[in-house]
Amino acid sequence: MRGLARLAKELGMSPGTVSRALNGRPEVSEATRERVIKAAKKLGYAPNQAARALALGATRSVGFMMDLDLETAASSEYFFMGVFDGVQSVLTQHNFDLLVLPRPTKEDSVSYLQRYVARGVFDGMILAATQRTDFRIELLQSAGIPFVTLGRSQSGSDYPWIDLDFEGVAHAAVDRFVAAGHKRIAITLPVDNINFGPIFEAAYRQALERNGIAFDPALTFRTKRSDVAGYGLVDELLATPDPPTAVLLIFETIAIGIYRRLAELGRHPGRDLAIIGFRDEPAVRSLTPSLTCFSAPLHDLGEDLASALLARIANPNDPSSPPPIRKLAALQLRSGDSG
Amino acid sequence: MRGLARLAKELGMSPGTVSRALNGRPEVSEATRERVIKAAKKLGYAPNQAARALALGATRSVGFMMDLDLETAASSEYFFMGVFDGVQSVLTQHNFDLLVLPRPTKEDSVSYLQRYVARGVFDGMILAATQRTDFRIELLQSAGIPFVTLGRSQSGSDYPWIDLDFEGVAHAAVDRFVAAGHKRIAITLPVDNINFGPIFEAAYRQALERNGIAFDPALTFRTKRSDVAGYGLVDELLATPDPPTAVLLIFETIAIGIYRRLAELGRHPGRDLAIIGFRDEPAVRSLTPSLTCFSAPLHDLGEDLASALLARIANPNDPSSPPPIRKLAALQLRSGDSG
DNA sequence: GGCTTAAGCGCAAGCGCTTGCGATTTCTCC
DNA sequence: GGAGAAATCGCAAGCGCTTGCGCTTAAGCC
Repeated sequence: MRGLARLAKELGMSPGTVSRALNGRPEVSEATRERVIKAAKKLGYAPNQAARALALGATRSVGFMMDLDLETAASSEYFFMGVFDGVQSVLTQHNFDLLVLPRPTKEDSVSYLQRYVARGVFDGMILAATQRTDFRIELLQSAGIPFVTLGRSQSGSDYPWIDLDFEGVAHAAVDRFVAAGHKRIAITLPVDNINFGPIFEAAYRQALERNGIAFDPALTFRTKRSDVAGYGLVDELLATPDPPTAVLLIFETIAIGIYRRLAELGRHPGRDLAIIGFRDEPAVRSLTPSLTCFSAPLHDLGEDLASALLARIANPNDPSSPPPIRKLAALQLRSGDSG
Repeated sequence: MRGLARLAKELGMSPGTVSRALNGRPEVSEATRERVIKAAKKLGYAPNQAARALALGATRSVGFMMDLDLETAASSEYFFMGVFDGVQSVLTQHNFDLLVLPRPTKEDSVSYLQRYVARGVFDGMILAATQRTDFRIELLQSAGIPFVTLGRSQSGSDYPWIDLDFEGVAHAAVDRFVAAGHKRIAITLPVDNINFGPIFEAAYRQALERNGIAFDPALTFRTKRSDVAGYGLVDELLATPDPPTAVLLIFETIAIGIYRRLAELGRHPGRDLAIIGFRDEPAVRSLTPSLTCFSAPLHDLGEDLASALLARIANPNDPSSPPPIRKLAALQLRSGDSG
């Protein structure tokens, strides 16, 4: 005999009472509750997760699906660890656990998620790196699993999401370039189907227009998230008929390669080419001249995701419940010397 | 009614038979098995994880605890995703799942792990980023949970581990430096308690000795895993009374900063300072001149970890079972122009 | 002091699955 | 064709927990 039964025997009471005491239910006296908690701590008792989940009909844990593609990885470890931290801080307050799902590169994203969904492993899911059309969203919606996405998508409808304020960044960056006198402003975009590509592009175009600058398709470049990409980009930029004098980067990482190539060419970031990067990663914090970029509130982002998800779990699909949260997390400009 | 019972009713048989058919047990005829599997697929049935775990007394899932510290992070997203991939490929063959545990920075490493252990969430654990003394190991041993570590430790005893061959790397690097005529060979080491610091250092000293070079404590430097660290390191190197002509890096990332600072000083990697980095990350693949470094077999590493763990789960603590696996994964030298 | 009322606790069902055991059916063999 | 063996399958217990229900006891009131 072990688990609850053993603890109960040890204490000379019934398993039911012990359970109630441990779960903070009002039917037990404070005296017994204290006794039980003390004994539980002494014996190192923790309720069996499987049994609890079965009885409860809920696992009190949520999954975070990263779905990273290393080739075109749109984020970084640093980014996710920051977000995880925020998520956890809210979840633990509510006695929820966070488990991360690393999709194998060989397996389809949807079928991978499906496995966990069908077996009821999680009470809710957080989806990261949402694609422009993302079937995971439809899967979760049809399965009726509460979820939140980190990033928008065109799939599904009326679901809660939180995303970085790409629009705000594009506008602020373009405005800054224009204020500095730039007219030929290039942009780099992701190569894959990640959701924010078109969003960032549209905002960039709109910002140009607002500043009375004609959009030039020749100034749009697509790159992977790597410094190599930045290295090659410089030559592409310079090969443009009327080369840009400023460039807005969707991935800050490419700045490293850009700096290196510029140095080889005897040119200087900020002087010969104005550069603003998206997101402030440690990898670029030490560039000289310092990179102008936007820093994202990672921890807050995580907290918001968790809160939104818990709200969803608390009353799923309740028509009278508040509408799903949709939020753009504002980024903070870190003014540097690069642009 | 749902789940197994519903499926059984639909098929006109008992839940027991359906379960047996789905689990590949020999007591059912092939004909019924086919019928059942087809119906299950059609209805999208998957056994409830909690119920299954409770009945089985096993969860058929393993946890991977990263325990990253962003400040001194000893690894990268790239590293882990590669390892995860290898782990998954073996686990899925055996119908095991992989869940990743991101420890919150605010929570103690041991108590975090304890939560999952006591509740029986996993059948086994993989511990990454082992510290020189790592209480997680003792926790798992006293709890009797099968586990493998990615990295050695001085804690615990007689447990299975797999680690990168730091010794081999240090020897190969030093030999290469010596062959190129270097006598003043510096080394960088991690600042924290991560297990491989002393290992790498000892191997470096031994390699020096083997080559008849006296160890000079002034040539040992401790750095974080960041390019900033590398930037600052250059000045430290040059400030040494008798400056080193070669340096072996425990973290390849610092090479980026080194290159930058050297460039500022009008010096060139490979010519004015020979550099060999540990591990071949995408971040350094494009450095010019190319960085000489060692590439780790990430996928194989993951596969080995999973295999070792599964063996451990299959017969835990069986005295007649084979001794725990201990393996050094060999790295491959990628000869570059930096040293 | 006898009554009502509430507080505190035990009993037992049930969450969805697996599996030993026994019942039934189908083969096998002489 | 009948007995024994083998192949299939249903029954029901049980995995460890939660919780509705009812019982006991203490508290409150006139």
